[in-house]
Amino acid sequence: MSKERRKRLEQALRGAGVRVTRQRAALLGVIAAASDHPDAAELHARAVAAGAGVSLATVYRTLTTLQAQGVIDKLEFQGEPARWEAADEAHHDHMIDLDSGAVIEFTDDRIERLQAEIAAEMGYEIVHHRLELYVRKSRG
Amino acid sequence: MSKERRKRLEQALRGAGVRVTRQRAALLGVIAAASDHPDAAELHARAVAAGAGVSLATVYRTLTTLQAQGVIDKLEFQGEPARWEAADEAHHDHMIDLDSGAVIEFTDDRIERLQAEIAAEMGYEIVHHRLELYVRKSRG
DNA sequence: TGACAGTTGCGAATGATTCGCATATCCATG
DNA sequence: CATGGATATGCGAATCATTCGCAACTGTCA
Repeated sequence: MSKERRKRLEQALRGAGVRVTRQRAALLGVIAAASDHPDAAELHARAVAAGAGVSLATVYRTLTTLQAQGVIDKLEFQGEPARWEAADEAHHDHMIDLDSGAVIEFTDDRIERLQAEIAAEMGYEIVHHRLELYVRKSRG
Repeated sequence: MSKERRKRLEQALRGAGVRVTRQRAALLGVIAAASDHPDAAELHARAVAAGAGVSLATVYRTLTTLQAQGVIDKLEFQGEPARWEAADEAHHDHMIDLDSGAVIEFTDDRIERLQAEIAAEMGYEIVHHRLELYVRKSRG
């Protein structure tokens, strides 16, 4: 994330009445830098490791706030603590490798279309959805 | 569920080394009778209302056991307590009406096929998956 | 029928997340 | 660039769903 982009983002938050505090800036940085999908405790650890004094409670509150602003997404996989990721321009779904725990992102327009179609057939419109594939490497 | 079917099911459980206790039989009954998707507390309440003495802890343990036997399925929707349903012959996905909280079941072979296809393309095979559509009635 | 591994009930423990409240801090405004 | 006052923060206590420890039972199968 460029400094330019960061500035614009922070300005947008301010515009929405959300203060950009030291703690929030630190978390934005940690999340932007993450290429994986960390949970609250992990984000807290990284922020602290980066020298930011932040409490776990504030991490939780900030995550909720940033999610409400559409800046990050919350991932709730089967029974484990919630994980977070920077909100991407494009929506994507997740594939979870059961052996390694790795989370792989993917998109498929055909599936997106089908979902909308199915909902429409039953008189509904989709507000949001969740598609998770729990997978294992194919025997080669 | 016929008495015949019930007997076969209980026999199968015994065969797997799972005792069919008073409490478990009661829960099987409650789950079979449910047309909705109750959580553990609700199942406990119904079992108690039906005259079965069961503790909540046992309800939890039994649900886990029955799930391991493939008799019931666990549903974990966004942030609410887990819900349960009798394992159906056929797999199905869920649509959650955000206004009423109603859970609607549906299946679509095209989606199932696409999922398998996508996973295969990336060198994986699906162990299980989860597709939830959070919806709202279309403006009519 | 008897033995005993599998179950139950209870209450205490857990783990993730949230809350209350007193204190500290952003930042639009002057 | 100082300041007010709404917003945030930190701390520990509180919640909520779920799990556990352990002593007392009870299906099952021989």
